[in-house]
Amino acid sequence: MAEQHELRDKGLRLTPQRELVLAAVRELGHATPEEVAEKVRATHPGINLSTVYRNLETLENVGLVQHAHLGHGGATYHAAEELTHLHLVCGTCGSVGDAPIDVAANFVQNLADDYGFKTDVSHFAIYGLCAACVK
Amino acid sequence: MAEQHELRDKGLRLTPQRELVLAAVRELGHATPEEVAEKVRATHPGINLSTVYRNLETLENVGLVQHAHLGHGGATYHAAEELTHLHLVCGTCGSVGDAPIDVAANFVQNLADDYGFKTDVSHFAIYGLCAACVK
DNA sequence: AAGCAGTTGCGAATATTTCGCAACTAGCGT
DNA sequence: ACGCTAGTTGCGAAATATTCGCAACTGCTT
Ligand SMILES: [Mn+2]
Ligand SMILES: [Mn+2]
Ligand SMILES: [Zn+2]
Ligand SMILES: [Zn+2]
Repeated sequence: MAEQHELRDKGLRLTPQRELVLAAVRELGHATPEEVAEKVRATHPGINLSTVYRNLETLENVGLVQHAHLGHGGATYHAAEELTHLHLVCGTCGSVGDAPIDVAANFVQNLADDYGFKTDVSHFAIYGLCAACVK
Repeated sequence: MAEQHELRDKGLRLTPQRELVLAAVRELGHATPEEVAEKVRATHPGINLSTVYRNLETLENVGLVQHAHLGHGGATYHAAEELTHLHLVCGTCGSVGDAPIDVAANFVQNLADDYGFKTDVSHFAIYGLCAACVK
């Protein structure tokens, strides 16, 4: 008597909207609330944008999704189980590249040692110039 | 015949508003457009917020100021000549700590070597848990 | 002194996220 | 199965943050 549904297990009511928002986040990789809404509308045309915002927040509170900041604008959401990676955003062409968190291991260690700071390197993007734009 | 004024040297007109916006950014360390406006209003009460936005953009274009993203909200501006540092923002208590860019030297090198990515580590904040909140 | 392009103030337009509230409904108890 | 209640939704409005259009103004060049 437990694994009825992952949402119920987190103490949440199982509504079609909530289920679809979670599914959309998982399918999209990372997406803005607007993009999630658009995806959900494929199967549930009537969903309201505020419902998407509220569910993203709720899902984040129970640890099923997380948000990150990839650009100058709003946040994007991704499934929590997705293995995290760095986002390298180029200030010139706007491209967003990925890199495994390992490349930051040393950096993270430095911050822990010197400042007692426990870093989540993937919450904010890493900004700079991509290889193409450096030239 | 050159050093009339640093703004003129950049090809910009010297207006009281522009001069005051630049001065405010320099005095404030890092500040949001709203904070810059408030500071400027001490000497020039009538300045409009859009004038502040426009001047920050203009000043950034000529390299006198830069912006960074320290939190979930909007950007903050700082003088370009200010030696850059990392911003360690705590997701729990919201504190913003500073750290010299050196701690990221190795990380920056890794990204350059592995991805040809030229990193500006201080454009986005580094997110995590501060020493106090780790406990 | 005169002219013009750059700049400002102001109000409106966008864009994004949050809120209040009445209608609705998932899940519990009976 | 049926109903109750608290959680959830849709909707419109409000709150934020940033950008824009435009007419009036002004710094700078000639
Ligand atoms: Mn930026
Ligand atoms: Mn965040
Ligand atoms: Zn690029
Ligand atoms: Zn903290």
